[in-house]
Amino acid sequence: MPDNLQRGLAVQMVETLRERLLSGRIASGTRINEVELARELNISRGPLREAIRQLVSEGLLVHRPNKGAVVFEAEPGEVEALFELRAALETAAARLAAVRRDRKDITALRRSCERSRKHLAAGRQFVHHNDLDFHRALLEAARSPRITEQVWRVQQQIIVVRSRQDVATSHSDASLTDHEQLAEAIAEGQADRAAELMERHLDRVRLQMITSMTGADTSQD
Amino acid sequence: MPDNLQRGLAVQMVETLRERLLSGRIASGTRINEVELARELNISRGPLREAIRQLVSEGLLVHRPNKGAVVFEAEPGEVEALFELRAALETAAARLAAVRRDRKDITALRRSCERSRKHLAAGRQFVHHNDLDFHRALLEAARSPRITEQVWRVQQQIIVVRSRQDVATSHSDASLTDHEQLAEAIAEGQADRAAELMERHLDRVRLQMITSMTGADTSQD
DNA sequence: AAAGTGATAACTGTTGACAGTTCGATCGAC
DNA sequence: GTCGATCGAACTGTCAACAGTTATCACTTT
Repeated sequence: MPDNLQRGLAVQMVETLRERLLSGRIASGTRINEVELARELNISRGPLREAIRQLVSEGLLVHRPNKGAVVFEAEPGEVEALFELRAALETAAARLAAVRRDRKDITALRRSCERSRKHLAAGRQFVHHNDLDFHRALLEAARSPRITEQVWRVQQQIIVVRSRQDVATSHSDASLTDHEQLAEAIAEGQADRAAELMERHLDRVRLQMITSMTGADTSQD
Repeated sequence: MPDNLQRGLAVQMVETLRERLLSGRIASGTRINEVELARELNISRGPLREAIRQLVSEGLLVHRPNKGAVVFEAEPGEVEALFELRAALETAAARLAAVRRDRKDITALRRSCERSRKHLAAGRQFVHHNDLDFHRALLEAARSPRITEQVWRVQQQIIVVRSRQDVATSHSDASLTDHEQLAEAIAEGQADRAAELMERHLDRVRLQMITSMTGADTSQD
């Protein structure tokens, strides 16, 4: 049964594991068993170990010598540090976006906000997916692949940690307002204002996440 | 010859290869031969492949499917993008440093500048090592391990690319002046000014590197 | 009964061999 | 002489077995 898509197995496994990590199917703090996982994926341990090594380097897993890899987990202090990094990257991205955006970027940003607004009006929650969409559009407008790549890495780590919590409480309407203001600031080319809005936005999201972690900790087994 | 230090071989090899990459002993653009390198290092290909996978993830190597890994190399446009990322990180670090620094950080920053000034006065070049020292002290003052880690990664990539060029032309006295101004701004707690100085400093270094790349390209053939 | 100790099992770390692919070289045809 | 095809060598991708280490559990001893 050669379902091999010309790509190497290790690369394939990176994507497979990444999906499982981000979807929460493999929860934060879980220990990775190489033989078991290799069996389940119908591959040998070689490529799997390479995939694990890459995900460790990306920060989604952490490596304990002679004890294997465990899924990244963070205490509130770590999350603070993570958001500090994310703020450094995304405020710069907001500045760049305000300078480099073209008409298509602006419409994309506004469209993202509209979609979220409709979701909200329809009584549905403002979900994580909406948030990611907006930030993706913003990074697209910033035209800085390197910054985009790093932001995506940090977001991945945050998603993995967040997967422990109740997704329903992870976002509020205020985030959407932040997005809308950001979109307008970028549309008008106000770089400094965009950066400031982004910083405040991330501050809000950070606080929300921290309180969610300390308040309703679902991490007991 | 039991050179085994309890650490895993893959981790050891990551450090060994990193040192060779940063020192320029393995030049930018070089293709990595797994069997040959494994032989030279007296290990098997397994751990070596894991080490390579990690260095690829760190950006020091790039992976070509079925063709192995080659040492990261960048054209001027790529370097621009790299400095964009570095600026995003280090301007934020400068801001944080201006806020969080204590007395020890300030003296460390000033000491670094003094050492460089003396090197310069002694007729010696302002070398890369001096530059790294200052930025390390600044990142230490910023107290943000995550940002520090990412800055270090970008710097590594830049160092690898820069290793092609003549090291003598890689820095000027202007950089030292920038450092001194930065140190004072941080000492006085002027976050915005520190960020602006850092941005201009990196702009200068970037330009210097770009011209050095386009002008005196040592990559014959 | 509790604590220490040793054996056993499970898992990570490592190795050497095998399969598939790509690049180069050599030989042949035009 | 040059272009093209086919053969071969070299290298990456993959796998299964081996070695070393850690953790667990039963057993002994006080």
